[in-house]
Amino acid sequence: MISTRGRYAIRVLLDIAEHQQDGYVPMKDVANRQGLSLKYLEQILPALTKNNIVEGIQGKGGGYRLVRLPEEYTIGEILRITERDLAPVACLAEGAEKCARKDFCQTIELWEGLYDVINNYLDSKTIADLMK
Amino acid sequence: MISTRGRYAIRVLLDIAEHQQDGYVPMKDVANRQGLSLKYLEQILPALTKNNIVEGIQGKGGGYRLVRLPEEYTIGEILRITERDLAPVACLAEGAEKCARKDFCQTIELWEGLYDVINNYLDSKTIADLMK
DNA sequence: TATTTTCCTACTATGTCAATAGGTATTTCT
DNA sequence: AGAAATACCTATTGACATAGTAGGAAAATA
Repeated sequence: MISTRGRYAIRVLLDIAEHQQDGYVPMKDVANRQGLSLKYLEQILPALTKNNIVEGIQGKGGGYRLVRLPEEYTIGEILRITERDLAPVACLAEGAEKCARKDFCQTIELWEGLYDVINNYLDSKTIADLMK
Repeated sequence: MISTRGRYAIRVLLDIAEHQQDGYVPMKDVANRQGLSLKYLEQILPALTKNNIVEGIQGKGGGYRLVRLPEEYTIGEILRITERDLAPVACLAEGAEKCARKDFCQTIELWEGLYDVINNYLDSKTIADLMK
């Protein structure tokens, strides 16, 4: 299940996209508009700057802005950065130790297929798609 | 993320399907073959009997057997019974209180679409599909 | 009557989530 | 120069779910 961390990140990006024509968007404003905890958002955003999703400027008049066009961010990309893992089962998670049953497991293909379906969907949607 | 509860349920059904030609299949055997905790499986199976997925017979010589053909059980059905929820976000979960943002939420359609994609995939696969 | 099975319920260790909290570094504005 | 506003960093916490363990009761057969 997708946590608030990833969902809030998407809402933040959407909010920035819709307000950055006036310059850098301070997270305080986003938190107010979206009804979210500023302190919590401040914990999420560093992941987005480190991965070149947004640019953050400190100091008075600072804030955040997108570094690409909204249609160039897929939801999958955002969630892969902000969520711990998108894999639907533990054995497909990043950094999972190799499952001993893998070679003869009858269900692994099922889960790989599910994973594909999820990734394909999330990579087919962009921030721009959410803006209308 | 799908928990062991749902994943084990599928493996149990698969195991029963492959062994029930000899009569009722005791969970002890399934646990041994699958390398799972009998006590834990005993906690999962009542949900499957109550929902008419398997028939359970107590006493010596007892065990479980499927009440339908393997191709008549979709993975989605099993997981909907054994997992707490398949919804990818909290606001779509069964019994979730109505979200205050729902009427103007820009992301709800995204999550509903993801939910659809997941359900469609899981309902397209059956226990029989896993048996080869 | 002994044995094997399902069934029922309580308990527990561990980990993650969703924040809250307090502070530091940086930049701009007055 | 100083005040204010902002991003950035890290620690802590309460609540909850997961993944079992445990002990036994009920039912059916041999």
